[in-house]
Amino acid sequence: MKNYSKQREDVLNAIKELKNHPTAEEIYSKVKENNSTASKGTVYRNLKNLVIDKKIIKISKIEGPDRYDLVNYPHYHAICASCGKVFDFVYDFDVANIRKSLKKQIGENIDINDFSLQILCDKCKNKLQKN
Amino acid sequence: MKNYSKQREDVLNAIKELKNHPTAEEIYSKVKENNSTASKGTVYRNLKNLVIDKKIIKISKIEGPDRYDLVNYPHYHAICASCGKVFDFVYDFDVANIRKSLKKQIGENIDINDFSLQILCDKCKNKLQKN
DNA sequence: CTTAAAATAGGAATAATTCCTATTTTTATA
DNA sequence: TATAAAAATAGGAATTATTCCTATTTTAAG
Repeated sequence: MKNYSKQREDVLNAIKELKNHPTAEEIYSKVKENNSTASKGTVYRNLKNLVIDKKIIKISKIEGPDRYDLVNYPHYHAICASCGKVFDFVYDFDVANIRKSLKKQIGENIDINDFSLQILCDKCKNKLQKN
Repeated sequence: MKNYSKQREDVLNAIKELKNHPTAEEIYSKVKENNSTASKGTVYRNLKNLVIDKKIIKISKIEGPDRYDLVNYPHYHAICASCGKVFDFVYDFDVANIRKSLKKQIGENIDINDFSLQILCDKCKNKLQKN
């Protein structure tokens, strides 16, 4: 996992071009549009490798397939639990201290890849309040 | 969404019984095992409703289908992106300030429901590095 | 009651993801 | 460099996960 293959670069570049949390399918389409030779299996394999490598994160929405986004600190995600809308935001979390606290509590030297705030956006909050 | 249907209760109970972040398929199996009438469509619909209702969270892993787990306040979750293991932890996030910052950035008075840290646990970190 | 709205069963249809094999590319090292 | 082993890929089939459809039932509202 030291040097990236041409295809892995193609996958990463496609995500950069697409900007808004694309699905694997959308990434595959963009990759083909860019005349990459990458097959579907290759796209999925490299998405997985890029997550492991902390270049991207995988975002689960309440509906539909999972999505991907670049890791771009300090840049976190607030995801609406209802509609799945993803809001990017920046905040100066004390990551080192949180990591230390986690180690104390769960006894592992875990890597923090992302903060995902689970939220309710205004639109959904209003809609749900009617129930 | 005030009162739960029998089937929605069945889905929630299945997750309680299964304990370890089951997939929708595993939940469906357990539900049938418990002689619920719930169909597959009903299970998926209610999983979605339970997430909206903050009774459960949806967990995305690097591989395999999404999983579900109970929400257990008042602590937060650190979720391994690879194996899906959920670590409970407590931390004194300045929720009011984060909320204020979010409002400034995205212009919405969002409710923060949960913090989910996306992590790689020690075990997975070691295993995945071999690839 | 009566009607409208919401939820469900059953399973087909669709979409997402993984897997397989032959081939190519990269890496290590002699 | 040559060469053997390891890793990555193409192409697409196979599998799995998820959504969707229609008729029916249940719940909520007036």
